[in-house]
Amino acid sequence: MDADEAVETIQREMTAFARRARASAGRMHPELSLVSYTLLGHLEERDGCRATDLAAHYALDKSTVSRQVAALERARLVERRVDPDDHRVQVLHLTEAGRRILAQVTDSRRAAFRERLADWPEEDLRRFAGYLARYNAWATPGEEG
Amino acid sequence: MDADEAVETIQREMTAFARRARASAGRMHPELSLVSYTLLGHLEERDGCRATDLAAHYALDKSTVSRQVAALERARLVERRVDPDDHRVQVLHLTEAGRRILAQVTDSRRAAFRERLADWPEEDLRRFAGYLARYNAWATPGEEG
DNA sequence: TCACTCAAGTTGTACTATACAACCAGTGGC
DNA sequence: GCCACTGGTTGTATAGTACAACTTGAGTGA
Repeated sequence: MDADEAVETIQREMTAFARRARASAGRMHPELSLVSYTLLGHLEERDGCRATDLAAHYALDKSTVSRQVAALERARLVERRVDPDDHRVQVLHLTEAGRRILAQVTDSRRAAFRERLADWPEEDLRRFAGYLARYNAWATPGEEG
Repeated sequence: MDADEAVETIQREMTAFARRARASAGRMHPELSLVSYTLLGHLEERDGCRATDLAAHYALDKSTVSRQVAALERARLVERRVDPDDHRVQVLHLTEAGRRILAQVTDSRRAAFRERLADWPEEDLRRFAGYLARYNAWATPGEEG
């Protein structure tokens, strides 16, 4: 396999993966779509943020985020706190239930990945992880690939 | 980075990639969605096949494929030929226009990937390609990750 | 101060991708 | 010839998304 073939393969396999990931994530965790999971994860990581920040970070329309957040709030997984300094702003926070579900889905996803990667030598795992991180890091904030 | 951390990273990065891929593919090629692109590519590779084969191969419902194919036919990118040996079957083939569009999108995607991977050493490209193929190959037909 | 502009978010509308179920139409065994 | 099976279409419903119009609050300049 030369470099061009390798690029072809990377393109094809990344595409194949992307095509399937969303649906399979939904099947694995009916209670939390891939998007919801991502948003909840962001909230956990940042310990709360604004809807606008989510929209910017994930290149989603603010209306999309608004509806996602509304659904998450209905499900009692996030709560909104109006920013006292700027009444336009709602700072989003995970609820206890949100934190719990997030942890649970994360565990289950981790287990699935672990199973899938069970027979990989550690050296390969490390390299694969490094390649993926490097690949994804290419996108400059706000635009994606 | 130990093996567990590597699995974590793989999970996180694959998830991040999946979340973004569809939208960005759509932005790059408004004329051909990721699914349409994939189906057209399969048709080219196999030199024609049945809708049922596409559904099985990509873990899509037959109704989904049926509608996708209908759209591609309306756009004159594929044509159906009734199998003379089994009149239930329609063998799908790329049209000239389909072949042209597919080549064009493939080129443009390849260019994007190439740019993104431009400064990678060939050895890394080969390994990354191999890892991805191996990762995706894990899924047994019908179920995914 | 008041009007204007900008930012955050919501809502109306539309579209795509998808699944599931019900169906129709050939095929093939018996 | 009947029946089960297979390939495919259509009806219906849902999720996720974008864009445009709107509401409300904040800041700014004359």
